Amino acid sequence: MEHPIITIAELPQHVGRKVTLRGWVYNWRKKGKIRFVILRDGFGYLQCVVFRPEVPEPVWEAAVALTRESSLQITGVVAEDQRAPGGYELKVSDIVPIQIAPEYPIGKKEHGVDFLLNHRHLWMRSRRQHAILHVRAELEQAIRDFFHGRRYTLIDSPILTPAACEGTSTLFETEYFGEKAYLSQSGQLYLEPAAAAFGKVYCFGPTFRAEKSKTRRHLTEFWMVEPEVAWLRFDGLLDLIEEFLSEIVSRVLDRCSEDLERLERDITVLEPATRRPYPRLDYADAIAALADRGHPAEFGDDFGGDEETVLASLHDRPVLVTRYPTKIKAFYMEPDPGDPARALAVDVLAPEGYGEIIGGSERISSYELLERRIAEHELPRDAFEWYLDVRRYGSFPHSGFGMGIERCTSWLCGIHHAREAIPYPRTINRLYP
RNA sequence: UCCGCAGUAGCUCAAUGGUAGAGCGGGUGGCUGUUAACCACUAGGUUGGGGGUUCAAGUCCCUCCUGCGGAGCCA
Repeated sequence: MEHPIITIAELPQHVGRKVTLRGWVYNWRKKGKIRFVILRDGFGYLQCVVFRPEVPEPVWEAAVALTRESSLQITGVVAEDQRAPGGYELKVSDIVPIQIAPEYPIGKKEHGVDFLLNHRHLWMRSRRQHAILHVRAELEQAIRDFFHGRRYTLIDSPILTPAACEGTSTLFETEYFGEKAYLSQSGQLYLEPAAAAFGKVYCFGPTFRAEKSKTRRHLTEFWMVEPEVAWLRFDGLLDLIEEFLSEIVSRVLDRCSEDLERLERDITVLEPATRRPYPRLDYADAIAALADRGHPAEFGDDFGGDEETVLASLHDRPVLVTRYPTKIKAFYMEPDPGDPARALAVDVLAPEGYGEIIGGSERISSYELLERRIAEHELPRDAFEWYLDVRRYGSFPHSGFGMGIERCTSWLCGIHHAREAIPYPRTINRLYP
């Protein structure tokens, strides 16, 4: 056959020509001697028109036999037509069914969350889920390009670890040749030594938290990107976060307009985030701002979801909340030289109630202080000797942050729940599919 | 772990303590331009499990299971 096999994305270049496409039946409609088959091939959707008087009877019968999500190869002439969704349609001349699907579980009307998550492997075929996961993929590529373009070295951190990285969260425990091992809850500690080896590094991988969280922002397995930079001080970290966020948001807005449109995402609320600077809010000022708005909080309190939403709503773009009290932050965070009760820590709160998408800090560079903090937090010293080595052999100021991919994707897509922002969500009571 | 909500047809949901229904999906038929097409007909149920109250329980009570939402924790 001389006609080419193409994807739906390539349609505009083949108007008036005969082509073959391969894909799945997204939906079909019939009206007498006309059948409309909506083809889905992963790149788009295409209305294919089968007109009984113009095709051989076996082709008509093949069209009649098609069910939703049956796989097929279909051939016809590409035509522009205002009546077709998307503006193009295929005047079908041949159909080769590959497999006729039985009754498809996911209907055209609404479904419940539990049902959809039980069918996540099929749900991702739907337009909305396809758009979300496509945005996620673009976001991840933007992140990799951001760091690679700035000569960061990718350091893959281990998943299996001997002990708690931060000692606070619950860890998934597993058996490792007779010893206990834990699934990593952060790659950061492993990146600090790498920063001494490569200067600028980042890791990007899955992270595990065994907390029994049941909120729209939590997953037990999620993806996190964590850069770590030698010689970077706190102010420089805040600049890096701004540069990073504004660039990746711009990239997604630039390349995912169709997806965001399908998700009915209001682009104008994301656009301010493409512009610097971002507002910076000192923790003490955040406390005061909350009190003014009927959310009394005392110095030393951490912020809950409601408080985060109030603080984020003060601005039109992500807000950097800085210099939290030392005692509510991780053991490795550098104290503020001007106020040792505060840590050089930053949380980035996304607008519209999407909450904390980034957490970062300058790290302690003093061997003695880090040693003391490990003791204060009652962490097993033996398990942290290698970490102390970073301060023992050529200690240096350094900073870094971590960003949760699902929370960022949720914010960009304007979706309700982080579980839609990951292909196969893992939550407290979901390990299937 | 705590608090709240829910579980009825394949799916989404109705049903004063009194004969379990609708829409979608499936099947059959009709229609030459449909846009989650429409129209007609049709099949489809141990009302999450167990126990109790009652002449009578999808409905009220107890208990267990499962799921959802929130809190804490965090990205």
